[in-house]
Amino acid sequence: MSELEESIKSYFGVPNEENLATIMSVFEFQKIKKGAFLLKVGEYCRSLSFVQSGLLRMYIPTPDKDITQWISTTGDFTTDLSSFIFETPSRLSIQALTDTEIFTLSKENYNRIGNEVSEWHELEKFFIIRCFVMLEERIFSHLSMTAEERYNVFFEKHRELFHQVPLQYIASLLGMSPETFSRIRKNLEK
Amino acid sequence: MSELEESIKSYFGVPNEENLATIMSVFEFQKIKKGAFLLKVGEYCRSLSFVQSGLLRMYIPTPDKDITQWISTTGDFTTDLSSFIFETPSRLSIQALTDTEIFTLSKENYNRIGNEVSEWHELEKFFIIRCFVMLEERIFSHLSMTAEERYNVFFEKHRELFHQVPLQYIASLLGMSPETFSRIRKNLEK
DNA sequence: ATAAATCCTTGATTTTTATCAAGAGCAATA
DNA sequence: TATTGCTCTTGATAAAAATCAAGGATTTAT
Repeated sequence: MSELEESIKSYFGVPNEENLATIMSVFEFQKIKKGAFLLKVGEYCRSLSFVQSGLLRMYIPTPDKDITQWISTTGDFTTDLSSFIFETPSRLSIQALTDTEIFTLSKENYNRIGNEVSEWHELEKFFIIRCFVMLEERIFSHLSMTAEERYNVFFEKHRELFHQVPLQYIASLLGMSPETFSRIRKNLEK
Repeated sequence: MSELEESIKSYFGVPNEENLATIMSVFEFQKIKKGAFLLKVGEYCRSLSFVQSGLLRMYIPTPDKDITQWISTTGDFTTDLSSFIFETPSRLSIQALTDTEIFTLSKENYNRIGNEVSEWHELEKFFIIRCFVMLEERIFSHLSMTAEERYNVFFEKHRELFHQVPLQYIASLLGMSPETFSRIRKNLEK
């Protein structure tokens, strides 16, 4: 079974075989070169992508610096949800940190799934609720933890990332400067 | 038309009259005294509530202090979504800051709506996506703004709250100490 | 009405984190 | 191979925010 199929089942629950086949059939395979953009700020995000392999960084450019919102890795879905669903200009860019393989679902095909697969909205709802809960936890980490504590929590969950992406991006998504990040690492290695 | 009915329409879109009637009929009116709990940490959250009037504070108790996650006011829905949906112990408490009137939807009735109202899951999905996007913005505020900037953004959106709830709770939900909050206010009044 | 709580403010101090600046290590490139 | 970018580290300093402590104001309870 493909990685994508596995992930659909594990994220969305197991629809019946026929529906799963329908869902699978509308994803399109695509390769993105390192440094290329899947989405740029201001564009309309017309697709939702599943990462088959590689790494994608979502970030929001601001006047003084880029804010890394998240880094998507193998097995993740990525999109600007707001732009994709409500068809508004995207507030973020998505760029490949390495050569990346994705399965892409266009807005048209996404809508088709909604019409053709009766459980879809419900499955999707559960999926989004899980994402929502993760964001709640992330906010909690900013309300109650120091930079070092956020570092530790993130490190426990995402060790792999630490030797795959520039650490400055992880610092940014944790809400601290690269220098602070570096010093925390130095401290912990003792 | 009732406040609840208005809000259902504006948050969830307009289902047909019959469905709207079905939805409305399963909410139960309830009064909560100031200081009383709608939900306590560790309990299973069995309901989703609409605030008809009054104020509810959601917070997470930690060893050294309570972290206010959000304050719900007239027209808001409130619940521990994770606990309600996945039937896990709640990680937060919900307490009334004033005498409060709510319309409550039990998990059973919530499920009934899902079965009886065909568009329900889709409407709900849109609703949750909007909540998700709000959390994304809140995270962004912690990644890129100072305490004072977060204060200003929040103040613009939620002026009413500033003369209705203890300011320390607002400080907490913005991720700063009450003293910092107080000093920011002093600074701004000049 | 008085006492007790709660809440906000303010000052002094400490801690945390950001900023600035420089340099080292490494990889890509010409 | 030399050069150019990156990336990370480190130190020095500055700024932001937390903590500690006290006092005043207001609300709530007795």
